[in-house]
Amino acid sequence: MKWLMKSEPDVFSIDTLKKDKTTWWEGVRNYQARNFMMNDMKVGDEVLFYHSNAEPSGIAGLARVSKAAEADKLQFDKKSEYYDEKATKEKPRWFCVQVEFVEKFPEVISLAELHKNEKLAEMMVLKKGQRLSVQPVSDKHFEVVKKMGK
DNA sequence: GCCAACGTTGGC
DNA sequence: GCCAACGTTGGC
Repeated sequence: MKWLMKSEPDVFSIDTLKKDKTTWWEGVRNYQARNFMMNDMKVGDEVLFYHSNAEPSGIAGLARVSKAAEADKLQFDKKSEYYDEKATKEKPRWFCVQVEFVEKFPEVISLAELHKNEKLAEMMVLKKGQRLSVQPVSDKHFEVVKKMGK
């Protein structure tokens, strides 16, 4: 499958991923997003890297799933804002995949640009009120976005 | 900074 | 199990 993953570039941007090569997608505390990572994301799946709360917000590049889901370490870290007192090592509550850098687009494809493309009218991230930070993307939408990023 | 959308919590 | 209150996301 193909995916879109949101990150605030002030916190973690495509440039950070490029520099670090890979990252564990820690800190997701939404069950739907967790379930996608835990159940559906496979090594090799391609990912649109989305910048949220940004100037401009939009799709910044491509990544790929490099390791299947494991327990999110931050849920055990009392000093982390993502600490979860109800999680135990035996029964972790939160899982995340590892993603690797693939490509940074020459320019971020802004939300405005995406909205202009009729082929993307049904794309999840463009729907009003859609806040899910990990979401599936159809093959068709993925290819359209990839072409726009060239 | 505003606020709509929507997820989570907790009292009942 | 319902649902009001509250918190968060994220575009603008």
